[in-house]
Amino acid sequence: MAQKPSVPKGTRDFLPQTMLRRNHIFNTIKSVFVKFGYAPIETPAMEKTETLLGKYGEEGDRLIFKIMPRGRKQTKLMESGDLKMVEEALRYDLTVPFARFVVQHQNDLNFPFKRYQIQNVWRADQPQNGRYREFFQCDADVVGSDSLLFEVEFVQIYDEALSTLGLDDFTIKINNRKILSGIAEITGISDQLIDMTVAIDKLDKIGEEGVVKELTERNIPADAIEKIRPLFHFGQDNQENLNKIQTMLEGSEIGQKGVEELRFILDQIEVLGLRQAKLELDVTLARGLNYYTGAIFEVKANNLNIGSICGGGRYDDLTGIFGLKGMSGVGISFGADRIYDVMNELDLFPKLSQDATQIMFVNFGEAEQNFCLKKIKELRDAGVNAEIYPSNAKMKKQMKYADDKGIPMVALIGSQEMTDNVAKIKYLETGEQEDLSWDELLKRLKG
RNA sequence: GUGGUUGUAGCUCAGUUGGUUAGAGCGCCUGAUUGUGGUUCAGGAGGUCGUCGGUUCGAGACCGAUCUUCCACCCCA
Repeated sequence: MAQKPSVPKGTRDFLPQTMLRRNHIFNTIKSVFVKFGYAPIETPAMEKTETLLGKYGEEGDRLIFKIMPRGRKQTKLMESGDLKMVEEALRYDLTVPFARFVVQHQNDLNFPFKRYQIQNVWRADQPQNGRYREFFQCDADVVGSDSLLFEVEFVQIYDEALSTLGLDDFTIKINNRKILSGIAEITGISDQLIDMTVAIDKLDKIGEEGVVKELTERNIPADAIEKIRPLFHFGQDNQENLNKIQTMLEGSEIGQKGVEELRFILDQIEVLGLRQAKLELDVTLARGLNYYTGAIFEVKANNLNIGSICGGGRYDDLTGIFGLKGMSGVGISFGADRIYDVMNELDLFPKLSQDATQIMFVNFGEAEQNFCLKKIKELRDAGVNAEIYPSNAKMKKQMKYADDKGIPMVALIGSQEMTDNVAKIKYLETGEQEDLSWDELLKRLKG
């Protein structure tokens, strides 16, 4: 017990039962991505440090897993403590590696380029519930188009993927970075945009007075805070809120642009409709990543104490950092691990056994075994998942193995059945048994 | 990175102010049932109490360190 091995903190092993469910999530999200025209790519687990550093803000840099160099470089690093000696790091998300990918392969890509990517990422964070140091992201991004149709498309993708998974109470929050810039502009604190957004983003958590306090602590002038204050009293009606913010942002060109963009997205979605998602304009939604420039998305499962399950937004300058200007991009990310936790909590997983064994043959001894192996080969050639119990153990033990593994059908082929050339089939769920011809059995398994 | 919290059988947890051989339920194994699982009954196995060190005649319990879990901050999927 004490000597038991374990995995590093914030990482996990996944047992078959869990993998079945995880793959269900991945497959569902993937099929929605494909439906909307996204193509798969993968990038390496590690990137050059210079590719990642400086893209996620100061806090982000701290959370990037750096890879210890080898040999002489390692010695030098230990002696000098100079982090510049670290040449490689594990990817922190899929967006920045994608930006690098686009710049690197720009001549091979057909723009607008729509890609999806489902891979794990690592963060040197303090683990908590729903927060891991290794987790999967399912990203879809499009680069090379500033069309707002993609923002609309991503709202639809969120809705379709999460609805298909069985979630029925979740909110897609949407805002626009330009609105935040506009607010900062008309309140005269453009140079404190980040301080302002970080503070007002916490409205849900710490309430109006908490935000005011934090704004004050961040040296936002009192008159500016008073101008911001009406934002804290927005209601439920998206159109009404949009009108309010439009009035408030009169005189700010960038702010009006943000309103215009949001209005387009909201109007389109209004026409197209959503399955289960609620779309909510939240002018206090900020998100930490400093590369967003337009729309910002965040998805929350309602009534659950777990962080956001999806994020996303538009970034005009991301590839610019790697030397390719004028490439607007917009993308979203599904947090598969948190979606798993949410579905687990709400008991939303369907019975998942279609990937598993469909039929198990009981082993009655050598002669029967040899006969069954031939039959199993035929079934497998026809695409049926089949297996045989590996030894002539007691029936009870063999049946229990099938039962525990959730195998729906058991074939009992003894000398009598071999003589009669029939398959005696037991259905474990009902306990019923019947004799089938081998052709009938195959039909049943394929149907 | 800061502050707090948790760790006893495969799992969920009891374990009184430190005192002999550390318990329960579920699960697991065996048998009743040598061609029938999920029900029932009977029996059985399994723990150096996260790890290392300290205090004590004596530590699962107290102290320290460390790892882990969860929580708040920070940040985020």
